[in-house]
Amino acid sequence: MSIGIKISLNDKLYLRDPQETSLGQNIIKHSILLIDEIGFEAFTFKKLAIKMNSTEASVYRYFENKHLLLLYLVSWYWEWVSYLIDINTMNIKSAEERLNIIISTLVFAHKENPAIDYVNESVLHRLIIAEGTKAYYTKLVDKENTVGFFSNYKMLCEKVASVISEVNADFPYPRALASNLFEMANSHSYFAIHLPRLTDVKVKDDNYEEVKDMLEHFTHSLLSK
Amino acid sequence: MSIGIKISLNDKLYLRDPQETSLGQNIIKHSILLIDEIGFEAFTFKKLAIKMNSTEASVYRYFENKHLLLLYLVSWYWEWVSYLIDINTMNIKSAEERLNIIISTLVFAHKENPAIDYVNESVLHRLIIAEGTKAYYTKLVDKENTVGFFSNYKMLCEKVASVISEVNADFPYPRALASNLFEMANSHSYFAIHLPRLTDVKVKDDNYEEVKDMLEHFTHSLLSK
DNA sequence: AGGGAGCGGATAGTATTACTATAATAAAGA
DNA sequence: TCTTTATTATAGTAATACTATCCGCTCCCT
Repeated sequence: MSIGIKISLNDKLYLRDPQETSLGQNIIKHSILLIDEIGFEAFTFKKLAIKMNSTEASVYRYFENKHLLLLYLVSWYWEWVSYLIDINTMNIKSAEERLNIIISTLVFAHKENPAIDYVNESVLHRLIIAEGTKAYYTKLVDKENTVGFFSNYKMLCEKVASVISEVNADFPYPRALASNLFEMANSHSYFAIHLPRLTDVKVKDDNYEEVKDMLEHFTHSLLSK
Repeated sequence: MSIGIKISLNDKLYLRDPQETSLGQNIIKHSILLIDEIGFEAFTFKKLAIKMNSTEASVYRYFENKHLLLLYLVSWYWEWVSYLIDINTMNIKSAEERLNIIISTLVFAHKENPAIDYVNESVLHRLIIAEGTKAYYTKLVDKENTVGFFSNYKMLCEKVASVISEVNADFPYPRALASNLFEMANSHSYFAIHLPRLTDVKVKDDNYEEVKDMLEHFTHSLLSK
């Protein structure tokens, strides 16, 4: 059962809104599982259709191609994180404390309570860590940016940047620090598992505590006056 | 004319060493230009062969597939940067100064003197900015890491981390800062041009000065005692 | 109750991609 | 010169990334 939150996304991301129908919800559900399982490069609409007992043509009625499906999932993810940040920081007066909560939310997103039944947020988080950047490293960025495909991410960045500026109004790079926190939360979670020599943090048994500690250290060090 | 530097790469990256033959050098040269032009997803060995007046089968004699070709280019790039850092920091005693030179080298790599005639380093730098991370965000990371495909990048990371530790031996995240400098140098150069709301720096007319300033600010702020 | 409209399923078809195989030719080395 | 090896030319296959058409099933409206 959904707890009633509504993730609103740019409606040009899809041909038919997948949140509205059970086939659409199934596409979301199984695409998350399948991309996580075999990786985005090997993922095809055909394989997805077979896995969910539907047809390729039916999937194409919802998404133009797999790149836009990925963009949809990425947008969904950041919108969800944005929602988590809102409820987790609600009524917290101290900007410092809110920033710490933001960092924890980024790193521990996969441990939050599921919000929507057809989305496995924990798997989605792992997928975003491994495939997320492919959504904007493409020859189509500029066109897609114009249409507003990255607005969720940019708005979240802005939201965090404003908290950063609240902590230290003189810090000259609030947006860059914000986007860097998102990137580092994901990349160092990935490095710790797959390329440990590129980082100093360790992740074992799904324990990302050290990633959080590092991001807090970086942030406080950068924002201390 | 080559100035005689030798870029040595893991020999499992290729089937036949492209540096040894003129066909191989042509593959490197034109693949850089073509990937930069149409993007890695649209890039195929067929298109490359047509562009360089050869055949698909000939390209396949040098590289197993386009993913390994990308890995080759990425390794080449980081090895080249590593070489640039070595000569640029040679005989500089102050670790602080060496770290600044490293940052400048990362950001301004495309402005360095060409080292090898069949590699357009300036285009390669742009390619790495836009496509570089795709080399390690793949389902094959663990296997490829075992074979040593990322050792160039990891060694460079270690080299920079040791300078960081020299500047401040108490800083607990030297490797993470090092890899983050590489990532930020590239990602914020990309953001400044394509997704400016994700950063605070501006890049115009090929002037990346502000990226450098930001990285220096971050680094000094993090390493000050 | 009848008639659309629209959804999803089934099937077919096309151009391109990602290769592998093989024979013929050109170049390079002994 | 003979032999090896590299490169080209050509062909072929399975999978990918789609597009198109038709058909049956639910609704929803009247």
